[in-house]
Amino acid sequence: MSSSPDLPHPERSELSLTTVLFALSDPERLAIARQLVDGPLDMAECHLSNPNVPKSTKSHLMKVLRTAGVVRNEANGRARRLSLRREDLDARFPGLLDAVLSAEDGQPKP
Amino acid sequence: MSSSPDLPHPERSELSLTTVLFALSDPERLAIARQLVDGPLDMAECHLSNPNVPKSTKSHLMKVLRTAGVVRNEANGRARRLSLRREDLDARFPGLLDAVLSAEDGQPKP
DNA sequence: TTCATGGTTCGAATTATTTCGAACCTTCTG
DNA sequence: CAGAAGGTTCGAAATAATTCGAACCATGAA
Repeated sequence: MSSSPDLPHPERSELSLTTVLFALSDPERLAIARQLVDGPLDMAECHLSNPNVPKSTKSHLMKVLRTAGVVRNEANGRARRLSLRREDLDARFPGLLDAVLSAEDGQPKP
Repeated sequence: MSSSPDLPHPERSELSLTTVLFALSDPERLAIARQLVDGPLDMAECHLSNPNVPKSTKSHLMKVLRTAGVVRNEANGRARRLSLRREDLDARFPGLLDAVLSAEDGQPKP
């Protein structure tokens, strides 16, 4: 039986624009979202720009994305399957995700 | 002669996506940006949801928007003329501003 | 069944952001 | 010129976000 922690996700109707923008306003989190555009990834396949950051920090970054509704995080064996909530985001904020993911970053935040 | 403080603005090429997203991730700042969508406004015409916030706080909100490159702030007599940097933002991050400004907010951040 | 893997969560410490009053600076008006 | 209007800036205080280690928890393999 599969019963790794079942993490809370906001429903589509609960998504908040400013919260989503905030989640994507961090370079590391934005980079994570971008790694998911081509399909779900297990957390271990999702790489941070700095490979030395501890797993608790990585987990926290994921939490911000998840609680904002940008990403879904479901148990997958002993791993975690991450996926972009594209349908929900597109429905709620049309064009936003495409604009963000296709934009060139420019100078990242210091 | 006109010489109110000439505030620094980032150039188009210096705009950073994450910085712009951060600037717009606050409900008050987002609301300001939205008031500018139909054209420039003097700062005094730009209203905050809470009318009791001191002018130094309002000034700070404007600074975040300005230094992110979302808004231009130029002297206009003894007032300040605020305008959306739509051309620059559209050039740099196509579709982003439209998506953000036309989106429905949903639950604002607590 | 025991152990390693791949995670989450908690709490404390650090760091970043926000808020506000006070001081200041121009410009406009009388 | 004096004063008010409309703002910016500077600190300091309060609040929020990030970072990280330690403890923990399931799952899959041996």
